[in-house]
Amino acid sequence: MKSRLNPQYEARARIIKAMAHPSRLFIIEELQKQERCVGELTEMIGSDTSTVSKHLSVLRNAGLVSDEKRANSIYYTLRCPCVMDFIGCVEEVLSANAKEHANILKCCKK
Amino acid sequence: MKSRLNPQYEARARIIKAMAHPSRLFIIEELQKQERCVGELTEMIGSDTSTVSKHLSVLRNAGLVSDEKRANSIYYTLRCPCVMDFIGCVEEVLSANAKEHANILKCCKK
DNA sequence: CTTCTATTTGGCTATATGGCAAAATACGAA
DNA sequence: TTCGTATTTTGCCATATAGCCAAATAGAAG
Repeated sequence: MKSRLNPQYEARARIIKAMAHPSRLFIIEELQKQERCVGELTEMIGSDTSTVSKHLSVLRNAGLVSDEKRANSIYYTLRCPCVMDFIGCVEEVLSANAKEHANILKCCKK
Repeated sequence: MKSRLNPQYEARARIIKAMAHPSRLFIIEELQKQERCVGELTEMIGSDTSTVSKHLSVLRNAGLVSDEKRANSIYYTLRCPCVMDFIGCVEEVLSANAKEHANILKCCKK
């Protein structure tokens, strides 16, 4: 990490890094629809509760979600719904990749 | 990584992960303005050539940039400029965090 | 062919991350 | 207080990543 870049890039990278995991992307997408507690998310994702709890703390530390305790569960909410805008672009990259891959295959078949 | 999530989430996470590094964010931003070769980017970032080269290969493998050899340099281009849209939202998260942090400080001073 | 330049690759170390299981904590209810 | 449920924290291990240096490669230029 030795570079003379503006520290702003590190701040941005921290946020993006917090999103860079399949389960956390799922959580973000789910919380955009409605708030959820750890147990519900764990159930949907299908991995250990402690693992999901860690993912949530990563998202919380990045400021991407906020939590509120009600009854005996903690409900998580997406703080900046704009993060969902990412997905459209990511899908665009993925389909561009898929198209290119198809072209390479077609080319090699000849 | 043991979960029963749709593999689509992994594909998306791979793309986002490729962006989750300060130097790579800088490269993306710079390439959005104009194409650049490894030497130029290395100069701007201020780290080892091999390190920058590796960052570029991460971006290339993710399909975020493409490269073209001309003269005796390899020029990199941003493939999907929409990735720059991320930054606006990331900044929004950062300023929300800063605001919250300021509130906490104010609250504790009392 | 040889040299020079630009870039990539391999080897190495240090550090960070994900996942699971067990222990710890928080707190409402009995 | 004690019990039970929901969540977080901690310890451990395996794997992945960043960084630097040195060596390898690809071409252009001589």
